Amino acid sequence: RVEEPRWQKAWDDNQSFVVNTDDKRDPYYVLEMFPYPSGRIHMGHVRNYTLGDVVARFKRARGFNVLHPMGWDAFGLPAENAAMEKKVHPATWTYDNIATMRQQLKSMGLSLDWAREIATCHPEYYRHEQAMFLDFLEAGLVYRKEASVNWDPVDQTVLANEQVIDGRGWRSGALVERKKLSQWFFKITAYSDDLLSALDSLDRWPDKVRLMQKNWIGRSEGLRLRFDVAGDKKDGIEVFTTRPDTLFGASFVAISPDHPLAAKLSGLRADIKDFIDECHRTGTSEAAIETAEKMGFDTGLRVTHPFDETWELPVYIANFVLMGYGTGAIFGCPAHDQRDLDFARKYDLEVLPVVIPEGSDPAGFEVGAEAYTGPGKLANSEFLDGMSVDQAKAETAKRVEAQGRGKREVNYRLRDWLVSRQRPWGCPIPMIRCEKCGYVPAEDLPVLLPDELKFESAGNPLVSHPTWKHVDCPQCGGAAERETDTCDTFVDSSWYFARFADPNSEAPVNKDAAAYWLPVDQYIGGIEHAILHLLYARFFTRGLHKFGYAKVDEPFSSLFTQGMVCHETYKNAAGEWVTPDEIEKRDGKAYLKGSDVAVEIGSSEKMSKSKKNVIAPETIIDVYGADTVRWFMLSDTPPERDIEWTDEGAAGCWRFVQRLWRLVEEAGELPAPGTAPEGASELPAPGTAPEGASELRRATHRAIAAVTDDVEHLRFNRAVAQIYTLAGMIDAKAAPADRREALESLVLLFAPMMPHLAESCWQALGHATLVVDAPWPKADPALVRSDTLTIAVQVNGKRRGEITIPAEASEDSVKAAAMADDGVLRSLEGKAPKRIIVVPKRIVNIVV
RNA sequence: GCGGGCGUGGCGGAAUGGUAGACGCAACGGACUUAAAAUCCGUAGGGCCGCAAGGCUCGUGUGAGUUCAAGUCUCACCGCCCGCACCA
Repeated sequence: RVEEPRWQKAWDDNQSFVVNTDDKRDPYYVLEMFPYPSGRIHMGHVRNYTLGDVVARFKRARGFNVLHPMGWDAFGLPAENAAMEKKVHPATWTYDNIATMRQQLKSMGLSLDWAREIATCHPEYYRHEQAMFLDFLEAGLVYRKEASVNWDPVDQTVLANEQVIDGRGWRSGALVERKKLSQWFFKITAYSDDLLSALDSLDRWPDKVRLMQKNWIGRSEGLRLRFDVAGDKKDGIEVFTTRPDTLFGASFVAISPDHPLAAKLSGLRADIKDFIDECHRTGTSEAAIETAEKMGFDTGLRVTHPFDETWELPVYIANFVLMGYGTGAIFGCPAHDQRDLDFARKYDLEVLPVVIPEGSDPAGFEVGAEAYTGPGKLANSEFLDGMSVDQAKAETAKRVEAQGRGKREVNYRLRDWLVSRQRPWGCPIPMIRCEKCGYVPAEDLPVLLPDELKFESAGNPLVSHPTWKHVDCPQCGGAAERETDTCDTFVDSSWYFARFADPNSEAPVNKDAAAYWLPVDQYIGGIEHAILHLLYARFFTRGLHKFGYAKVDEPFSSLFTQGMVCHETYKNAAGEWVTPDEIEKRDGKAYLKGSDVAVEIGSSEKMSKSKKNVIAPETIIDVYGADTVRWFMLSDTPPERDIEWTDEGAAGCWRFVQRLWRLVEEAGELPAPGTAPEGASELPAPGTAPEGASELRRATHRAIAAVTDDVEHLRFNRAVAQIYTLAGMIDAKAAPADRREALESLVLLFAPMMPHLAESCWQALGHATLVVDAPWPKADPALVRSDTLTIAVQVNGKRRGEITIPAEASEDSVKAAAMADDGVLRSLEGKAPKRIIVVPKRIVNIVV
């Protein structure tokens, strides 16, 4: 039987995973995204940390000095909720959770250097974050600006987007309002171009993540231009457009409800104020704004067309125009933009096509329900007529610039990073507000969170705390107040990978240790972080570089994004979710345990409390052991795809663990460890003639080659299949020396995946050392090659036969063999081939 | 709404443009057993022909296209999933 705690202790005693910078081996840094200490680990963690652990153990076996640390992303909203419910300090709840989860992670047998453990809520971590905030401030990368928040008028608190449910506060049920607050921002847009262009260098990131980041940064070239207010040439509305070519198709101008002009108008007219209030009833999230029904309000204001003073366009306030992008105002060309077209149809505005697709008649071309966004020739556009879209863009821009009415501009969708959070359980922003001096950096770092946080009254406890915020101004010494906003938790996770290089450093980041370890060689985590966390970490690393802490700009040289862990869902007759524990299955149907009450089996979905389809890892580890759970996470499903947890699959993995153990236990009489296998002159014997080598030896070396390649590329499901195949080939009839080689190789190959079982097997095979210290096996190329090949022969692309040929057969001999095959002759029916295509070592296709 | 992804047997999946279904799960048949479990051996995409060996044919969400050859490339469509800046 596999004794997991025993081996975990052996690794501990051996200090197997403790690493230092003074090591002759090459460094390799494996990191999985650190967990939020929510209470217990979930299957998503198990998958993430299993994947990372395989990489770490594999690289270690291949001779690298592997850094594999663990920590806790410990600030955040759930601790505040727990504090409110359970009347405890968020810190108490958080540290309790960390203790539980640390034990759970240890039970998985992860090859972690626990000496480097960090928690972002610990003052020893966040004091450095505060110091870096001041670094960013000094570098001019921090500033204050007004921004909208979701405001709960009953609870008197700011709500996170996820706390807004159907436009109402989750706790109070009150209709949420949008409210403006002055808040702290990081100037990430200073790096827009750099963050975008450096994506090209991240060639070991998934293409989809790079594409998502590219679209998120959203570089677009366009024109900023001013529309004059009719009858008032001094006043104008600036719009940004990427389609200046369509200017003659304009039929309205629309401004955001948050536009300064909208604010001015709302002060003058009650109906406009009502409309803007209406717009503000949707949440602040982009999804909420964009999916809301398009609404517009004609302000009565008119602007004149830049190229025709007699042409007046109405000015609308429209709920789909975002203040955060461009100038917060657009001109609408309904014929060539779908959203403008929907708007024009709703408010009965003109739709004039100005770009005519090639081959269409300008007079007869009409836009119906769909806007035309393709290429074509300009029409109905005076001096632009007949031009291509690109020519017309350039010409319009030239004339607008000549008029002094605007200029060409590159715009980014990326907005500056709002880091202020009106919450007590976060890293305090180290600023002090003085009536006389304005905002002044705190000098007494760390700015500690108070030991007491009371959640009884509405609003932020840091604001209502009796003493915490009252301090003297560091500059003038007068009475002043601390900033009560804390940092977005994304700030905490934007530099933790650098802290791991030396978690006890007096500086935020030990630059020597960072130079040795950074960048992270392999970063692994959920696809849900593909944009924000990774982008913020990339930005922060540029800061670390600028302030002299790091020598790199990019934090993660290779990125892997894993899929989610899913499970079937169950619902009772009343349509309520039912947990997997409450049901049993008979003949593929589900019933409430011990009854005939049928339960509906629903689709497989991401494990979540709300759908009650969560399987607790600790119970599975109790029943089957950590190795079984790890094996399940690696088997079958490619790691980047969603995996479905099934009881049958888990039981199957457990049986395989047993089978491997039996295979070793019942191996019978084997030569002593280190004896050369038969057919090999010595151990190893690379490249020597494999004459007489057994099928088992060949299979062993093929498996070593394949698993090595698969693990190197994180194709764990394929590596698992290779291990099954090799295990299936080991039988008692093989020569004892070959069997020893096969068994030892097998154990070494699955050791990164099932480390406890591997140690037990290694010991049973007569080794006194730990498998964790054994080097990775080497495949003998001579044994991986095969001398003969069986390839298919097609006639007109259909498989009609197969031939067995020497691996190095000449093209002519392959052709001859193909033409002699019975099945081929039958289907040729005597016809002469027109062409014979021979793809060496692959296939022959005879075309008749 | 915008952005990204996925779709192959009963199920998870494999397949540098080159024998579709490796490997596993479930299933079925056999061995072992008083019996069951466990274990071991074997079978298996659908249809048709054949006693059999084997052969024919259809088949990777749908429809078109490129190619000697398409699960793989191109276009259009359908379905499902994820992200959207205050969840982490």
